[in-house]
Amino acid sequence: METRGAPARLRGTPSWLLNQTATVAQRLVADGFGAEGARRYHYSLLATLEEFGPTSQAELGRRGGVDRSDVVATVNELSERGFVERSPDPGDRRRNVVTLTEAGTAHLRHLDEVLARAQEALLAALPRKDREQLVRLLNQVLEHHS
Amino acid sequence: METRGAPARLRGTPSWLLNQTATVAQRLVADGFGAEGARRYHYSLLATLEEFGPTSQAELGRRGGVDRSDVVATVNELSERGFVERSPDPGDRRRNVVTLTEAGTAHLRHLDEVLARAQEALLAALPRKDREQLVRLLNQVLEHHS
DNA sequence: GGTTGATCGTTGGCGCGGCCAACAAGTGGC
DNA sequence: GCCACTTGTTGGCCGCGCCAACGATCAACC
Repeated sequence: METRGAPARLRGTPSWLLNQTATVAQRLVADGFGAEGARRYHYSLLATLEEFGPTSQAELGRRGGVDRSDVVATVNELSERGFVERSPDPGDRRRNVVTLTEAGTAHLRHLDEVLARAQEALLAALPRKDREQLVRLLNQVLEHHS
Repeated sequence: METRGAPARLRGTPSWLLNQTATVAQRLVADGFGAEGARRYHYSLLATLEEFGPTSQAELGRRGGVDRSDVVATVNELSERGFVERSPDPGDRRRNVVTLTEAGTAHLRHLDEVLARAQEALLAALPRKDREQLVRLLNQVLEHHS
């Protein structure tokens, strides 16, 4: 990037700072995930599946903050690689139940490690106390907008 | 968005939190700017121009963190609306010198207000002290990656 | 029991943002 | 004069966050 001298007006603007740091974070994570042939949506769905068990696609989207239409594409990709199984819900024929396979669980474990390393790299400059502060503040802002 | 119950794994991950809050911020800013027919790149360039005076496109891109090719498009849009003037640099015939017009300055002032309101809305949940903390932490992370 | 309104999966599309490759024109150092 | 580099421009790619529309299905109500 080599931002030679960013305008002071931007450096002091919270939304700008958020976008910049989020971009850095995204690049770190995307690089790690990319090496495993994954994207952020993949992780989001897999993690949601492990935490809540078999879930319909709509519900899956609501919890990871992913649009219904994007869930379709992501489930396609994940099921093609055997990380996930899509089967019709016998109790509600509109729905598909998405289930995490063993391979998917293993893949998720792998992505967890990759993600952890990315966090480490991202926050390397901050002592533990400051990291917790940052997480706290972000959660607070986020909670207020929902 | 209505994120019913986001997975704990995500809610504790700094990069995820950053992306979510940045998304909220982006939406707030984009809504405000959109009402003025502007995008973030517009503000970035205008602000840079006011702070550093007439600048070549390449330099302009380096300071706002905008790609050369995107600078071209943005300068096109800004010059069509009379906010900016693009003229060849007599001292270096490869370069264009981009200059902020009076209309551009006025537009920038306007966008400044819009942006300020967006920051206010974004951080409404945080007391002043926490806002400063947040800005400090983000700057620290950002500085480490450059 | 049939009608109505909502939900679900799917397809297709849009715009922004961050990139990258290639090219012609021009510059500066050696 | 040659070479490496910079600059502006064009064109393209992908991820992400959206939105509209459609057929199928479900649930509630009368």
